[in-house]
Amino acid sequence: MHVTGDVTSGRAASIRDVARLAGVSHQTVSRVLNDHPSMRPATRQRVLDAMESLQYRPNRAARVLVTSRSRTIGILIFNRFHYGPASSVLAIEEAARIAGYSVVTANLRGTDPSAIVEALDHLLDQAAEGLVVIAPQQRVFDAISTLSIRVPYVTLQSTEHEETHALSVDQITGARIATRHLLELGHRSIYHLTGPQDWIEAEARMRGFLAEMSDWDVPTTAPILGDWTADFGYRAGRELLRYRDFTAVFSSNDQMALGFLHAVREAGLDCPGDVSIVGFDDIPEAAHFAPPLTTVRQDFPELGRRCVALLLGQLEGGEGYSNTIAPELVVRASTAPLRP
Amino acid sequence: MHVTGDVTSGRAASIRDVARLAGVSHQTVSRVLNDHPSMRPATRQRVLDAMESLQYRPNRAARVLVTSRSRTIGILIFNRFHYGPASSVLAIEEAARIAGYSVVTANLRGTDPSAIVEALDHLLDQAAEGLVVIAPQQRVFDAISTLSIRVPYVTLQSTEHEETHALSVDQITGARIATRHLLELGHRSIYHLTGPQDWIEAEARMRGFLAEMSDWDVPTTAPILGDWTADFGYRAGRELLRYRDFTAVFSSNDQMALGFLHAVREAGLDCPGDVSIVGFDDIPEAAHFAPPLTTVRQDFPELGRRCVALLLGQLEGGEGYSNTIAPELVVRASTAPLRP
DNA sequence: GAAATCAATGTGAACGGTCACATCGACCGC
DNA sequence: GCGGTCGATGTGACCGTTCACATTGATTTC
Repeated sequence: MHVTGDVTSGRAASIRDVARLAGVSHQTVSRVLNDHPSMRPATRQRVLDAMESLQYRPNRAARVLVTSRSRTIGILIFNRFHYGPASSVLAIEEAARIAGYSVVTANLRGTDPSAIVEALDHLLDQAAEGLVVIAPQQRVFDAISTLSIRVPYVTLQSTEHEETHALSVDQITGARIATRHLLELGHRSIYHLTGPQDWIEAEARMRGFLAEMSDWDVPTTAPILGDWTADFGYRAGRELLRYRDFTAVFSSNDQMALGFLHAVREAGLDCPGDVSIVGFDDIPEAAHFAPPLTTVRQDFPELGRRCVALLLGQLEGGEGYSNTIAPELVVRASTAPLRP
Repeated sequence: MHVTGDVTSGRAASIRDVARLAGVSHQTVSRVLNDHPSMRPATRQRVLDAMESLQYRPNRAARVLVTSRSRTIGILIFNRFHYGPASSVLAIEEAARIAGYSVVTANLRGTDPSAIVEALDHLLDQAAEGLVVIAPQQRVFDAISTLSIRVPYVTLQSTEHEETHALSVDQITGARIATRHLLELGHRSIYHLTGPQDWIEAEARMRGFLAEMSDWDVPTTAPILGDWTADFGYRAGRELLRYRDFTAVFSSNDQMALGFLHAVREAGLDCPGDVSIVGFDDIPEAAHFAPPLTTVRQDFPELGRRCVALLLGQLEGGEGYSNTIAPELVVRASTAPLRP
């Protein structure tokens, strides 16, 4: 085996090693690291050269220990497979890095209190200074407030209670837009596939649906409780299509809409001829469904960025704007006027 | 505004605060933290009580500083939107946490050297003890080996050179299975949609395709260079279907297959009647495409778990098995025997 | 019954940074 | 020409752990 580099071994070079080599005090090296204004350029250069030749890397642990600032933000996330959360996480990491923060994520195994405590513990162990919570169940927030967390946190879903922490795409408006689209096409018998029961977003989309229907004085049937998966959409479709007592469906995400489309084809029916379908999210694949899906687009990356801005606002005393982001209807081929 | 909890403020409780309250030395507290064997149960309990009442949390930075072990593994990832990488990351985090390690991820902005250095810097700043590289471009590995990284790393894609680090689903076999399936159905004019040029997986799948075709003495046309997106699959389909000089397509991922299916429908053709299609990955939605997609399943979670096992093997001197995982063909409705 | 062993605990020095303060010329104004 | 200010640098303490070693009694061993 062959090892490259110097084998001076032991620990890595420290600030004092650099100081010795550069012929200055350790404090001077520290000043270089922190861009202290009053430094003679020649000295700084000597220090930089010494760092270079020792392959010096500042020790984060030491710095964190003395400053008690970790410059780390924690993400508590429930299901990173969903398109929305995944996009947001990416944007958050990007924005955090630009602001000089690191990100550590903790996946929730479930939504029971012990899982929440475990995930939170993990983040707190990392000395996260702030939290972004992308765990869209109400009970997660209940658990968090119970634990009387010491760090500021921001959530990506607007909850009922803690308005200051919240930041989100306006789910209710999105659902209303989608529903209105179907109503304007003449549909009056509309089913709604929701997400899992206690998901905040699922709840908000359902409320938007019901509100819009009510505004148009159209009677509604009970929403179908789903689980976000294409499999569920398919099964629900098979079930519902046995009766054909509806002409349109508003699915609260694109995956379930995909499954539903599958069931429609299998029943020998046509979308949008026999049934119109609207989804939610506008995942990249939605444009290529059969037929291409009419859906509601959400700007997740922007959400992630604002999220960090808001959190850093709380952390560093700056301002933070917390308004919501407007969703947008993308009309494709899965919706058509009601056949007379 | 109302704040709960004690406002003793200042810094959080340290090991010495606990020691004082429990009437022992700080070292004894440390022993409790590290499960030292010889301790009187009564003493341990007194310490634990003191911790409880002070809401003591060990300071990770201090521990890392003195032990110079961060118990953190870094993930270098290129595109976390793809289904495969996302699943693997999740499994890695889970496995790492079980082994008592934390995970920090760095997203590659691009594949140019500066982006790689930046991401690597980020991980090294966090004192990652080991790296998992899920950046499937050859040039990323070239850059990494150039940088003479001091930490062990494992990759999820089998590269040509560094066999010890590699761990992967056997892409070549997977591609051969998919191709063989089409050949056995009687197809002889088969197009192949590949992933982006320098992606290791794309390359391996292409090699598998070519090898199988060659084994059957079937002439091949040049593979179509794609970019993994459904949009590309759609555009490629529109283009290719103008000539109809083929009866089957092997797409190197499911998204492109989805787009291709879209183009098939739009051309008024039928899948699998007029053209058979096989995908790769078996994303959860593939079962609901129109028609449900025949594809190659990869066990990503298992991959992630083994990945951590392998890395920890290098880190802690244990063993680590690095064999590959066999992929599996999932036959659905997008493939049919060649029409006579 | 004295030496040796061992379980249980304590003492002080690291680890690698930053902070508060001290020092020491050079320059400035009157 | 002398006190004051300021730029550039040095000194020593400290952050919260663990580590190496020391110190107790109590128990065992012959």
